[in-house]
Amino acid sequence: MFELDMKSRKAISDQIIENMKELIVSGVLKPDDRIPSVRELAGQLLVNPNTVAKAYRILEAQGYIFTVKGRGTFVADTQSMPVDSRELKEAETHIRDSINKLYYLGISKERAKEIIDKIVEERGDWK
Amino acid sequence: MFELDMKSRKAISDQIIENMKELIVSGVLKPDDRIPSVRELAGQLLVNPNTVAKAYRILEAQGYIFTVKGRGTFVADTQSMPVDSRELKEAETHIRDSINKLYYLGISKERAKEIIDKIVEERGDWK
DNA sequence: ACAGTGTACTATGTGTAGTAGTACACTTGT
DNA sequence: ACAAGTGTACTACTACACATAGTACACTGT
Repeated sequence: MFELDMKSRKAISDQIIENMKELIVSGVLKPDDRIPSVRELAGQLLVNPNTVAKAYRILEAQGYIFTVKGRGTFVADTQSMPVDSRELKEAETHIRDSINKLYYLGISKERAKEIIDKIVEERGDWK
Repeated sequence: MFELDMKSRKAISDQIIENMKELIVSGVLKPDDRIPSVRELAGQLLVNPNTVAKAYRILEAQGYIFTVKGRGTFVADTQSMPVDSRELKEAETHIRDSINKLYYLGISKERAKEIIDKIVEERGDWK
């Protein structure tokens, strides 16, 4: 399904969340598709089932998946999902911090815009 | 000099580092200006001297300040400082993560560009 | 000599992430 | 009815980073 970077400083649960969001939003996983069970994905990734369960819990709270007791976990319909203003605000704060880092490095505004635009365009499938 | 947000999830040492970079890069603190001693700043911010010392240690490693034993810590000349490619790469990764978050929220590329541009332009003094 | 400086070290407490193990209610297929 | 698989909810333990507390040392300027 995907792989983890155990050398990363990022939390394993966060990596699972990001990879799942990628698959869901990009359309690899369609609405109502079933995703691996907590125990199954934990087995694939060689991590503890509790860690996967934590990731699923957060993904469900954010509306990306939904669970049916005893049956499994499924992909939600992200198309009809309104943009969560709280998450958007958090994302904007992250971007502001990132841009500040470029500023602190002494990079010019024009150069910074080039760098950012390059990264945006890396997503050929976007929009 | 500046204030800390004790309710923030950001580490105190990281907040000190960011605030110092802001003052140095924006030109409030000029090269060879002396910055408060470890004990003095710790007293102002009501944190432990070790925490300030850690922040200063990192700032020196990144080239923003330099220390003279027994005399104090001073602002380095960031103008003549070459852009550290390792730090630049880290910043780019950070930006990529942030932009992905916008993508996961289902925001269009055009909308994302507007949001980013607005944040960049918040820095009226840049370049 | 003295006060102030950065630096280094140990010890302690706290919070978070992750692992390990167990238990329970539910659904499906037999 | 039964077994297997599902999500969920606990507790306990380890590991790590952060911050605090206290002490000590070498250096500088007066």
